[in-house]
Amino acid sequence: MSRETHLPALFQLFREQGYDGVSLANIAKATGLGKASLYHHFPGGKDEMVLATLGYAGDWLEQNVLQPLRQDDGEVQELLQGMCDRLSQLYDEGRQPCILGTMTFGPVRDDLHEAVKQGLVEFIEAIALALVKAGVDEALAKERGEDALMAIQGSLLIARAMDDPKPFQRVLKRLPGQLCEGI
Amino acid sequence: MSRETHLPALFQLFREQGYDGVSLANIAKATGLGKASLYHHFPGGKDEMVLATLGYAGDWLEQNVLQPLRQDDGEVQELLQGMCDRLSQLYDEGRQPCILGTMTFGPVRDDLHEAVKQGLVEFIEAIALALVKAGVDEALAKERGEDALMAIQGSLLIARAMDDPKPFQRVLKRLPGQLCEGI
DNA sequence: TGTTTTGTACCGATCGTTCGGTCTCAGCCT
DNA sequence: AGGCTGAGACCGAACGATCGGTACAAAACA
Repeated sequence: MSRETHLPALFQLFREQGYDGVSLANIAKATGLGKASLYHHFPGGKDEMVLATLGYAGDWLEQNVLQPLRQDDGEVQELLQGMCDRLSQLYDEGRQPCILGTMTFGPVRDDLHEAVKQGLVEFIEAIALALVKAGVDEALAKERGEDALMAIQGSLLIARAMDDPKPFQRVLKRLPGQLCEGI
Repeated sequence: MSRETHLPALFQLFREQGYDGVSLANIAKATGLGKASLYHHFPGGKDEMVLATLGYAGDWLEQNVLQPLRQDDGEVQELLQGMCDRLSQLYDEGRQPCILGTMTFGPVRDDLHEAVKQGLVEFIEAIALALVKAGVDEALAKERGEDALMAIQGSLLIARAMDDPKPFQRVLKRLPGQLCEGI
């Protein structure tokens, strides 16, 4: 069992409960490993676990959401629709939180904060790039990328607080059209 | 010194660091009280402290944001602009988080969760009411109220993650017009 | 065999909480 | 006036539990 084996379990824990909310005892139970085994796979301790988890999530996002978005051979609106479909899958139609959002409210640790920030920036830039390719002005494209992430994170937060995934679904449905407004 | 005296300090702590992130030692230092004294003012312990803090924040919101929004004698757009001005003050132009957002990512405790949910619902309904009074269809008004809170919370989250309050300021600037679209 | 992986027992620190008690001060009796 | 009393605000010290982390040897695998 390599360390990658257990990253999905860590991902589920951290996205739901955040850095402070997850204890090593929780992780041990979720993975079925003892503490010593956890420290064998993650010598850096909890910090390394959460950083590896962010890396795992970032890889999934990059491969399943951002890479397809960078394709050259497609109508922008269709690319964005594909992105929304993948996001709906990632967040289980609004029933699961985003680990980047969860970690934003965690303790102030520079490396963690930087990892979250970078994940968001890459996401925003991938959207902006798609819009620029479709002829949108560069500054406006970046604004719309930010708008998209604000809408996603905001809707996930509301969905979680209200125990109702519909706000997220509504936001996701109108997102492609909203981003392409004015072509 | 009554317990209300210390609520602003608790508010600042909890909005920034959340339930798990704030320890009684932190609170003791911030208030200048000993731990035992905290239990004199809040016999229910940490739970009562955070609940009282949410009540304090809710009262501020009700008095300074929602009540003015319910005024009858004003153009809707102006009422919404006033709301945004107050919100800008509450969140220090995007440099301070919303305690409702922060608490959304805290541990799953039913009473806390319910208090956060209720705060959001009241906020949404106050906005929706203002729109209904201006002639907007009831269902659409509720959707736009939800949209407003998603935009606010999403922009605050992004602002915090990126160490940049501008996304929040941008969202707040366009919010009144956005809510009144199509009169 | 040697290496990787694991369970157990343990560490110091900190968690939220409680105990026992001090200090101050207004109200009341004499 | 002087002394007593009770309530409220406050605090130091300690509680048991849990935190993240470690030492080490048995077990599993090569």
